[in-house]
Amino acid sequence: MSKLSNAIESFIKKMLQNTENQTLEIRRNELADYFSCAPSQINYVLSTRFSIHKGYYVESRRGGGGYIRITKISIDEDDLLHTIFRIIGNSISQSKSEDIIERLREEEVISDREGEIMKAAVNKKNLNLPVAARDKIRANILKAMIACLMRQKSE
Amino acid sequence: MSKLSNAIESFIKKMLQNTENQTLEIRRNELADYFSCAPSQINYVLSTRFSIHKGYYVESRRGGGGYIRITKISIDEDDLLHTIFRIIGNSISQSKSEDIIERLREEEVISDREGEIMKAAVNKKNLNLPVAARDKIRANILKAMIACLMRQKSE
DNA sequence: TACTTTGACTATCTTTGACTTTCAAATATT
DNA sequence: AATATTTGAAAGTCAAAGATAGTCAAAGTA
Repeated sequence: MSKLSNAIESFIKKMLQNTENQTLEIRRNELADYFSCAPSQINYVLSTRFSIHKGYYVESRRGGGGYIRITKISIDEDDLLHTIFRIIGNSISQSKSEDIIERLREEEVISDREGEIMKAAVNKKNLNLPVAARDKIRANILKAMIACLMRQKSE
Repeated sequence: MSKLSNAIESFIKKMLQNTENQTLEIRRNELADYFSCAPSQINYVLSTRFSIHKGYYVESRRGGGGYIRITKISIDEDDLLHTIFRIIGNSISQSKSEDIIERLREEEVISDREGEIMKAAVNKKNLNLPVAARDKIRANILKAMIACLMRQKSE
């Protein structure tokens, strides 16, 4: 029975529901202790159940006072951002990126200035790499920025 | 329980806010006594929380009557952007990038949302590369975004 | 086969303490 | 009186130990 991961998943989701701002902080080792499992089990659950695609944003910090912070992003399936996120996939050219950013601007999801910042970030001049690698990294950056917009929206 | 560094950080920042000219002098040993910690803890806090990236300038003097003087740097936006540009150089870590972005936000050069977008762009999760290459590309991205802010301003 | 669990190893952040350097005031020397 | 030396009071440095979290691959399970 692979109940462990499921149990941890529900536990975290329940905790999340009891928060005001959709944000929860945990101590990895505490949680692992609570479930009597390896600490890395927590990472497994986070990466399989709380990924950005599933609508969660995870930050963390190591060392004394370290933590893992989980934020729920409200995603609605026919949301423009969500669609765009899918369209990007795992590789994208500069010009397509710019088209997407332009579109976001037209739809007034982002301001002019935000658009300029985002375009600057995906410019190929920054990414001094073979084209294939460059397009992958660009996709990551663009998706990260858009995920961030989704997060902002739900706050 | 790594509240110590955070506590010392807030304490100093609160003290700074109560000064007229953004400058504060402390006695290292006194402060260490106050927090019941090793004096070198103060140095740790200074170097991690009051770095040049975060917009602070720290001077000190040893010997009898020694002191540590902490100054919050305040310069006009144009200089700030140029200075930051220089500080970035051609390679920078994620955490230093975040410090810089945080500072831009504090100085109200960028909005909260713009800050989040910029942080998303420099996150290491996007840059699946060896550290050295990653830090170079991050520097490019960050500088490109900042250059974009300068352009915006002059328009 | 695909998903889950574990554990060894790594990376990062914090705290502490032993040792070093610098400075100003007091004291000694010329 | 002027200069040199000593002393004690700061602050600085650095490496080790402690506290977390991350990664990855091997082993287990459905």
